[in-house]
Amino acid sequence: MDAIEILKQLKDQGVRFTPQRQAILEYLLETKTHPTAEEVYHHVKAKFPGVSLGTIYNTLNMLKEHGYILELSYGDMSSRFDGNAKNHYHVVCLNCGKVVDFHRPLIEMESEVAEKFGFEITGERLEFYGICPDCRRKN
Amino acid sequence: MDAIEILKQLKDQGVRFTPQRQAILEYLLETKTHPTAEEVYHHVKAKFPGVSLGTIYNTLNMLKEHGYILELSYGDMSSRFDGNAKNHYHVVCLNCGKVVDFHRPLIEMESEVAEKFGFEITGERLEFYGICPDCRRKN
DNA sequence: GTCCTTGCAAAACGTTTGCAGTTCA
DNA sequence: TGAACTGCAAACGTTTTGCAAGGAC
Repeated sequence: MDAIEILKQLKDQGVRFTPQRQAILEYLLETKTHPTAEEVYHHVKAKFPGVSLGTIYNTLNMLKEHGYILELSYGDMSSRFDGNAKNHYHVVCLNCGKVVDFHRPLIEMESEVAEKFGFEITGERLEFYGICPDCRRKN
Repeated sequence: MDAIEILKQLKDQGVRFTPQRQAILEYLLETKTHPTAEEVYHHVKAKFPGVSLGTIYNTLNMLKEHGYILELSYGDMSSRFDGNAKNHYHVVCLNCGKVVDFHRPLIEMESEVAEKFGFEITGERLEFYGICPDCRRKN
């Protein structure tokens, strides 16, 4: 699903289509990194020099609330955003902060959780924390 | 494992035993909620009226770095701390922020990840996000 | 024309830091 | 005794908010 298609879906829910939002979403979908709001800001600024950080946050929160992206927070550092919200998990290095994707058949636990707790599940997050090979070598 | 035992283990690593730390850790181990730093602060303050929020953070970070507690960050709201770092997962309400425990046999993916990526895995986090029954009722 | 969104700036918030005094070992 | 810790207050960086102007529909 591409950015324009997603924004069309959102239009039915009263969310307006703007070129800034298109640029933000396109970047999130195409990049394989897990950018911070600041990184998204700098990237979008190349196309829209007048864009503000407030708009980035506004859009990121809107997309998160509608389940199109995932926010990954780690307490001490700034949040990272993942445009590939489904079907993959993360391995996070506690030393250097690197986030590696981990592809694997989806665990079928979502429906179990939904049934057991009565939650309406919209997203999931599975992460393993540890020390990456590079950092292990250095210590 | 209780608070005193954990603090004894930490003493071997040069971490000093203080009554404030004991109170913080005891609260984290006994409570079934996932308190924020602020909540820990208010609880410990009942016993030690002079305690400061800085000490709470100091201790929480120390315990996290030694792997005794887990920090759960959610971007917009403050972090929550979990004294039961192993063998359970979370279901999080995106509307009210409630965190419910989800007990289930551990997924045997850790060794797979360790092997595939060369990571030394020290922790994990599995969460499902959605809207809890209470919030669904209200909307 | 209406209402949502933008850009800007200021404010708010959670968390960290620096320091002087205190406590643990 | 000396290093680690506490309490306090100020600083920090990320994120949110308020508001006037602009743009989508």
